[in-house]
Amino acid sequence: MRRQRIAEILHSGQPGQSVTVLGWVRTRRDSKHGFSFVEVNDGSCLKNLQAIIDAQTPGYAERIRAVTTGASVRLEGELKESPGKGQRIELHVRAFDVLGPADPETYPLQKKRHSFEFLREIAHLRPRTNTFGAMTRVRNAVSFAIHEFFQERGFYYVHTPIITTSDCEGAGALFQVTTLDLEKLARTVTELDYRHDFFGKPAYLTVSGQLQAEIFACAVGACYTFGPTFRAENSNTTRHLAEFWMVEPEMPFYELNDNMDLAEEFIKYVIRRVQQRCADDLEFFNQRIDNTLSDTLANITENRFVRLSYTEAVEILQRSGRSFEFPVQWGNDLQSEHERFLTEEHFKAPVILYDYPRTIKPFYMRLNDDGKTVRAMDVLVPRVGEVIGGSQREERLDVLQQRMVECGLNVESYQWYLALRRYGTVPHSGFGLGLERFIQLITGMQNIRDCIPFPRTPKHADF
RNA sequence: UCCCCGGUAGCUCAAUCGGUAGAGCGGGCGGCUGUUAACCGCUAGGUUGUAGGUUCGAGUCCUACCCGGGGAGCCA
Repeated sequence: MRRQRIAEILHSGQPGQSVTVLGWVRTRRDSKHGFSFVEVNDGSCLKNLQAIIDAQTPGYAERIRAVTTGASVRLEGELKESPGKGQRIELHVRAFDVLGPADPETYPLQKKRHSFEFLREIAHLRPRTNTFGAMTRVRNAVSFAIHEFFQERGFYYVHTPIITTSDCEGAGALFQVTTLDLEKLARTVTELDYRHDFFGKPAYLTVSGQLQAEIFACAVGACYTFGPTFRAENSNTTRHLAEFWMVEPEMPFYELNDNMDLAEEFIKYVIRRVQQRCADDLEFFNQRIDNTLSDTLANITENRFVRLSYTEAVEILQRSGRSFEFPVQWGNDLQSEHERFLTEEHFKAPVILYDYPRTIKPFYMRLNDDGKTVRAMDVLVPRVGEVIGGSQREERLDVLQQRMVECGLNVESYQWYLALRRYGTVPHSGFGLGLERFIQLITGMQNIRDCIPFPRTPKHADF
């Protein structure tokens, strides 16, 4: 008999149908002389399938005691309408096996709620919980929708390198990659000779695929990257990971407004897709994690994002009458409290800020005619903060070179990047979306470490 | 990295003024029931994060360290 997944059974299974189910036991309730209720989950959906194992079922006496929370089982039987509340149909078992028992004395997961802190310590078992099952499905749906969005629009999925030798854009601290025997060298030399390292010079894990994506955008058209990114910052917050996934579209012939349009459309598209495909999971997050979630998401998909310049934002903040811990002053980067005020109190909506002071943004952003601001844009959302950062890129060779010098970069090592402006330069734009922050937004989860299967943060790289 | 809070049973937590360790859940055993956070009874389970110190006496006070969480900075 073919195995059927529980999502399919609960959705379209009919009384009288024979099915085989393979999965993990969530709970068992016994009737001593009658039968046992066993709830099984196979990860295909949030809901469990309720199975009834009668005491007359072959092997019941010997094996039912091994049907405990966490055990893996094979259940064969017939679907019947359920007389009880809480489920449309249930499985009446004809035959069952315990594939792998789970000692209830030591199995860490209980039927009750666990703290997320505890679950992080058992990252190998937390996917078996409701929350992380839902997380896994939502993350999958988000990833798939991201590809759909760009593929439908003719963007190419480009694979940019994970290992890089360019200490690019000063976007955070880098993880170094080496095959040198550091322990041995520490005992024998005082200076490293990178000619003996694998790449013949220092190499690092990428902090962004943007510069390489620009190469392809200026060749084959709009493209996007979607891969892991690494930052060696010693950040200990609910919004930072040392290893995270980033989506970076890059579009030729796009100016900043086109870029903002795309970013807004993109966020709305992905959320709608997840709403369609993971309705149960989102409902779970709304009920158990953050009961403002449904409203937040509806607010995002149904309204236009507020757009205002950095300068206008500064004026609003200064006129707000609020006393912030950090004073608002033109030329300084906005603090978390300022962003939160704008998104959570003043507008109560996502906000796209653009035209930031040149001094607080990287070299590659296009300089405005005022000479003071650059064509940057950040998409800020309630609670999570910056979920997208992007810009129109500086396509003028001379201006770009000057900006690089200004930012203290070694112009020589960026010759390939400058060459894109030297030969057939075009206006172009792009942005980066932090996948886990986006998932935080969509699920309402408080901590980004619970939005990725195996979080990497300072002092944490287990599993 | 800085600031704040915390670390007591497998999990979540309580323990008054410094006076000799408790509950719920989970586990085991028994009972009961078309149950569904099941219910009822019994029961086992602890070097109170680590190392020092103060004290007749420390879970409680002091010092250092380790670990966890939240906030800030950096950023996506």
